[in-house]
Amino acid sequence: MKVSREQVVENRRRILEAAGRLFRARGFEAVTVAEVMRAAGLTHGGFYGYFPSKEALIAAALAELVVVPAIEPVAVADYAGHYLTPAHRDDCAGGCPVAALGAETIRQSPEARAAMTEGLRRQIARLGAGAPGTDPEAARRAAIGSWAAMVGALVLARLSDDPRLSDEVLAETRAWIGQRAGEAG
Amino acid sequence: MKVSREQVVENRRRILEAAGRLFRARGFEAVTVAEVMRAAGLTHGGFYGYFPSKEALIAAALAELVVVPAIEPVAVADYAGHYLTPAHRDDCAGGCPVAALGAETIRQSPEARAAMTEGLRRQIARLGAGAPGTDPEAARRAAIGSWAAMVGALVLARLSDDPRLSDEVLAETRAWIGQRAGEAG
DNA sequence: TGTACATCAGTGAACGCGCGTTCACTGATGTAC
DNA sequence: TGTACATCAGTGAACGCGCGTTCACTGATGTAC
Repeated sequence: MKVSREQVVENRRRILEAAGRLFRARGFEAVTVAEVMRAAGLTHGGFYGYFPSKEALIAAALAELVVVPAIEPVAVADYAGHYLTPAHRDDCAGGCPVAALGAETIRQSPEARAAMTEGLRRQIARLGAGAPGTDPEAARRAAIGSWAAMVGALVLARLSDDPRLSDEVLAETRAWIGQRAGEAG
Repeated sequence: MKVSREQVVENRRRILEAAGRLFRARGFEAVTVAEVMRAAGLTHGGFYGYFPSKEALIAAALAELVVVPAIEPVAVADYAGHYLTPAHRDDCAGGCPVAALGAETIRQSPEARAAMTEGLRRQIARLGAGAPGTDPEAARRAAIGSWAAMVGALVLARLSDDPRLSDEVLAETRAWIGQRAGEAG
């Protein structure tokens, strides 16, 4: 049955939110269109009224995940203090889309890669602006290097089947980034 | 038809090699068993004489990829100088299995995760031993932090659809790691 | 404001396809004499 | 060393299954009067 225009807007939002969580938790390929629609409270047939294909859903979900976060400047050490935590490591579904889906996105559509690239630009700008007073070139270098270290450390920490090693990777990378930030500031 | 015992050993090697390259290039799920067998010069039916399932092939291929590399100590800056290059970025199929498959392996079998964890341990030990004379604790921290930065930077560089940004991520992360290594040494 | 009806979002059965896996068969290998 | 035969690695057709996608239908929405 037809539903109200507001309901359509709300349904689209719920589909994208469900897709964003499911993709981060299980990857693009393992999640089915029917599963996303079920998680959004709908049946699979209605999907193609919202998106022309699963590929388009992936691109839209990534764009949503990458664009939503705030753009206010953050100090690298502060950001790493939140990013490199066991809580974030254990929350794939609600966590950083780059750590969860970055490697897979390389093989997705141009639109999906474009969304990720836009997110990368914003993140570098954001972290670079978090070190005011520093040489801009050095700030940008620190933003890139520490962002790479954060993404890599989260992947390595999630990978490890040894909780001690996993915690160590988080803590030591946090400390390593902190040392560098301390020198620069 | 039956083949010689030496041919069986050789075939197993070729299956694992083909799987290693295909998985790194396209991910675990997108690669089919038939494709791996074709790349190894065989037909798909013979696969189950070598491995009980695709899942087992994934674990065996990862173990092979992770165990093969040498264990000689390397200086972090030297290693990063080879790792963070456009050539490595452009060669997914022959490149680092952690950057290509790390995020996906989190959702694979315990055996696959164990292989990756073993690889992580070796890599930390290897890079930590590459800074002799340093405080061992600081050397280990630098090994973990810079390995995380390398893996993260390769993922980010591959992700970017803008070649200039991609090159910048590689060069700046290399420089950032190099600075830190310079201080320590 | 009420009423009649055209619109169209959502449903669920059905489609074609490709996947992982199985299996009866083939014929070269390698062993027993 | 030669020969007869049992073994078993490899083949390719076939299987069941679940996926992305389509479509005829339903009934609430929202518009025209």
